[in-house]
Amino acid sequence: MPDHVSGKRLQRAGLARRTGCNLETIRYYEKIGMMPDPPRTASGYRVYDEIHISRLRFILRARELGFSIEQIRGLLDLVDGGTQTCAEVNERTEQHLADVRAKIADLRRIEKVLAATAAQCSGDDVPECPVLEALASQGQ
Amino acid sequence: MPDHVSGKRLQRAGLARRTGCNLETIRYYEKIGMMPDPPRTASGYRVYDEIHISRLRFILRARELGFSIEQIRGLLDLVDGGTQTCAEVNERTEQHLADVRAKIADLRRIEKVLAATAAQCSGDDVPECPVLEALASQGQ
DNA sequence: CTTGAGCCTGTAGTTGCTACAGACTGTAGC
DNA sequence: GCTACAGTCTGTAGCAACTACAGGCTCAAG
Repeated sequence: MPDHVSGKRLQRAGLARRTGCNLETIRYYEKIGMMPDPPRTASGYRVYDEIHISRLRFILRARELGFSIEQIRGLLDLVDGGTQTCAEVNERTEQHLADVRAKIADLRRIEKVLAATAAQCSGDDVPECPVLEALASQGQ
Repeated sequence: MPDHVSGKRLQRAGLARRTGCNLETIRYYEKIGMMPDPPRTASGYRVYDEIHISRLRFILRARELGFSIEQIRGLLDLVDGGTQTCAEVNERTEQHLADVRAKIADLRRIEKVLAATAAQCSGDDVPECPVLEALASQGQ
């Protein structure tokens, strides 16, 4: 049953292909309540439509941006409640932005240490290596 | 049995305190073969010494720098084999450095999108929010 | 009517830990 | 010597966020 038949009615594989999502992940999102339980055919097959496509895209895009499942759940609550205000969303976004910046800072610190240590490395065939020594040292 | 008694012979909690490692993590590292099986007392208690302290510190420091367990296993193989050369270690470090830099780049991209979207947000009590719209859009 | 793709379910695996339950040991106070 | 309590032991289950089966059903094409 190809996608283009019967408009926008998709099965699981169709939804996966349309969104770039892994097949099993869709079922997982359903299980944890991120995706609504879709209607089923008489034989039990899931049937998806536009609503599911955009919902899943929302989730995937938010995951891409590093929001955790719980954070996305919060955003979806705002959406679903229909009571979201710009202010609420903004607060969550700013908080997440702060998290992301903290992660970047951590990685930068790591990068610096690695780069500095690697730079001391002669790259020769000698058996002593300052990288291992740096790792072995207490760093305190 | 406090740490300072009998020199450097520690039990699990002592090793944990000395290294800042979680108690259970030590057993975990033993289980997955990152830490050697320590000798035991007659009643089965683990006994650690200097070797275990420095080994664990090595592992913890490498983890702090974002090396995965498998990567650390590789570094430890080099150490244990006694055949490591600066060149080998350097190669692995450079590879890891590249991974770290890629992660930073990803996060920077995310940061940019989040910052740009948040900036469009009025922060007012209006019900439409460009952040949610940005998430809902295909982004393609 | 058979073949094969696609769907269904439940469950187990992944990574790197962390936490618990229930039993045992070791030590200090009385 | 006895009791209390801290520390240790083991195995197992839980966390996030998926991913990958196994074994069975359904559906459409040839």
